[in-house]
Amino acid sequence: MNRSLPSTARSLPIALIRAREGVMGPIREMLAETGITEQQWRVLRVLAEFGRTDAKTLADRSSLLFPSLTRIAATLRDKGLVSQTRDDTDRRRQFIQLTAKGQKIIDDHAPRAAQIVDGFKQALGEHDYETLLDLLNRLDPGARS
Amino acid sequence: MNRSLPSTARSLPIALIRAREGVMGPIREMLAETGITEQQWRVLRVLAEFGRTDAKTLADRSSLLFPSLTRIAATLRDKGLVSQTRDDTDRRRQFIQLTAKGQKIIDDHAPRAAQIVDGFKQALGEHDYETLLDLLNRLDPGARS
DNA sequence: GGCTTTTCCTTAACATGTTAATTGTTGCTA
DNA sequence: TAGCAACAATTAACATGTTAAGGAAAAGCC
Repeated sequence: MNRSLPSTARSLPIALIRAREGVMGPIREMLAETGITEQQWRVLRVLAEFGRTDAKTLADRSSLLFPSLTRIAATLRDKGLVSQTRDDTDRRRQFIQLTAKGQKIIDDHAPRAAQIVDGFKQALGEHDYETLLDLLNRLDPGARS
Repeated sequence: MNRSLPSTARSLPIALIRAREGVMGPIREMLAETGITEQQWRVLRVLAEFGRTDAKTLADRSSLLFPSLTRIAATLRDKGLVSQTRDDTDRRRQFIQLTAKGQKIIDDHAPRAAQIVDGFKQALGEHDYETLLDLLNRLDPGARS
């Protein structure tokens, strides 16, 4: 036994993991039939929201580490869901954008994804839901608001 | 652009990921010098809290999938931090417990881990911190309280 | 007992997380 | 302008997440 750490039931890191699992479960279930993963979906979503984006910014907005994005972009390209183009001004940089096929994946599944998230909003109640998002943002080092 | 999904900035799954990253960053940093990972630490912590535990319960309490636990247990055994014993009554089952060396890892680092988590509690304030934990628990499908 | 079903655990296969090393390109600067 | 620091991206290596399949032991049933 050890008294200097909180019980795992009240451990913030573990609570975050379990909450994430609770939320992602249904979404993963929905995505299973499309053959794309949760992270690939996240990349497609960001591209749908912001349009053509350079890789560095895309990784940041998708909350993915760069090496992960490299692999995911390659996978999505092989599936024909995104296209990659070099920046002619700065040939180190790369732009990534949705293809029509990628856009279709978004169009076909965005409603159900929104519905699932909405279910959580209603389960918590509008007020608590917003409170939760605010509290989570205060733990995000990247969100220095 | 797509209007049927919330902006990623207000997306619950992404907010959970970023918050987790914010909290785990400092903890990972602390663990780096010990050569054990965040998940291995979680297993050691659960063993320190509950003592000798069978593998299934351990996976559950550590919020790890069983295949992950199998690998992690093997790694920890190779490092000499835990020991594994078969249940003679039911030879399918396996018990796992801390070794003295494993206990020492906990003793040496628990104070600083507690200190890091305490930093977050103070950053949010006691009240908001407890509110956050409660809200997170309500998203956890395993916590049907 | 012989049979199936269930349970606990392991293994496999692929995708991602994480850190570090490497490559190619641009910019700076002495 | 040659040399070097800084940057974007890739690759590598190892650990974990995730799903599915496999193996061994126990439990249930006829």
